[in-house]
Amino acid sequence: MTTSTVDTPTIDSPARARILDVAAGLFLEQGYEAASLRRIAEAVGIQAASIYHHFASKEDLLEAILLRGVAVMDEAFTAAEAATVGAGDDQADRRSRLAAHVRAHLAALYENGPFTAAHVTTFRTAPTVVRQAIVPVRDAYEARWNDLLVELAADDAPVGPARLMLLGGMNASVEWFDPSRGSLDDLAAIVTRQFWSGLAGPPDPNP
Amino acid sequence: MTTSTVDTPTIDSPARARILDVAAGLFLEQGYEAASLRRIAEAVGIQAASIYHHFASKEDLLEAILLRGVAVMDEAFTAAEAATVGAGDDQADRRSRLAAHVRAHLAALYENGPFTAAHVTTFRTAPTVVRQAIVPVRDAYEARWNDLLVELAADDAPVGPARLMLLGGMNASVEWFDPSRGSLDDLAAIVTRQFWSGLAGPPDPNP
DNA sequence: TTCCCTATCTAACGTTCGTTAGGTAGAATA
DNA sequence: TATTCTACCTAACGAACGTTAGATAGGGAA
Repeated sequence: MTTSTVDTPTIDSPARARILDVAAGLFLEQGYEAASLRRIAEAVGIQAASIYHHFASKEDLLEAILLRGVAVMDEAFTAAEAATVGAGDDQADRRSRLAAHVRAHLAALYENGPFTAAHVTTFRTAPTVVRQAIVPVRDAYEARWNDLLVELAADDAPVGPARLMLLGGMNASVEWFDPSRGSLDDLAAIVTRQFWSGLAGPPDPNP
Repeated sequence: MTTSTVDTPTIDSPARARILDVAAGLFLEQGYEAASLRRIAEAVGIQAASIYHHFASKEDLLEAILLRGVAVMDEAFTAAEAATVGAGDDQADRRSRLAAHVRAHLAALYENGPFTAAHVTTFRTAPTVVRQAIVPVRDAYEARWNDLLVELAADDAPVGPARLMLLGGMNASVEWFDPSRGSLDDLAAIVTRQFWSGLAGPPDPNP
């Protein structure tokens, strides 16, 4: 098992935390370039220049949000591991472990602020210097998923593509899933069924 | 069967076609806001103001690219339908039909210019007026997939979520798949296997 | 030849951007 | 009480943005 390498961040001042939260929401909604510091500041209720008391630059603000986003994912993964210790190795147990981690990743996307959702929508086009600072932390998270899927897969075929499809499919749900209208548990069940059994597979097992 | 509602666009002048191509590539690479008209013009080899001879505004340029992107997808879907007419209804035939359409969608993403890839990465944060103009055309494409999946699915469970996961997972591959280094056929085979049989499913059938 | 149309150019407009300098009110510290 | 620190403010800078106005060079039509 690969354990987390993401440090718990130092606690934020209330003002800094509020800027982070509002900025992550606007980055998610409009994108990094379109969400200007003046618009972020207006949504917080301060002046744009005041942001510089808490962050060195707009890129620094983005980096803090991306790091927080992957930290939220990583903590969710750890929680899912803790919830499935002692699970056996038969098909039903493997399926349950996948379900727990799918549910955890979706919870990171939709339940602990807009940080993870902002991360997955903003990372690809983030400024190079920011992206490079985030890559190692992202890779560590993906490695944990890889190790999990190696344990769960039926054969010993390479699990990398399956991981990319699974995480990509879940992350793409930010384009259409509205957590205020749909149930996260329902979404998690659908994703689990789709990735475990496929379109041709048997119907869901009984809960 | 739902047939295409996307008209073949009027042919472009060479200059206009070149602007479209370069702009789509930069929108894909950097995002709509970050790719300025001056940078697009420089890559084309003209002045920024000259773009206005071919497009009314930057938003108009984006709309043309998004429309072209969905037109490319739609034509690929039509081609996949034509290639699978007369397919039977047993499991192997259904799987083949899915494989053909998966391969077609991935080809749209990677083989006919950057329009489809720019579409799927830019649509969500596009200006509202542009997004609204594109939505009906997008919906028509998604409806064709929906009808296909209804025919292919084993049971009569709702296929909407499966469609969103499948298209979302394929589209998310633009984050990691490099068509100059990986084989499109290999990618299509992996996607098909993952979505048809799932992680727990049987190994690939022989070609 | 004259006219016009297409495709480009140069120059500039007003706006917004990220950012910096320097000031101020109030709380914490000495 | 005097000083320092925190968290904001106002004002402004230079750069970049999308966009417009108007000129020019060249090719086809009259």
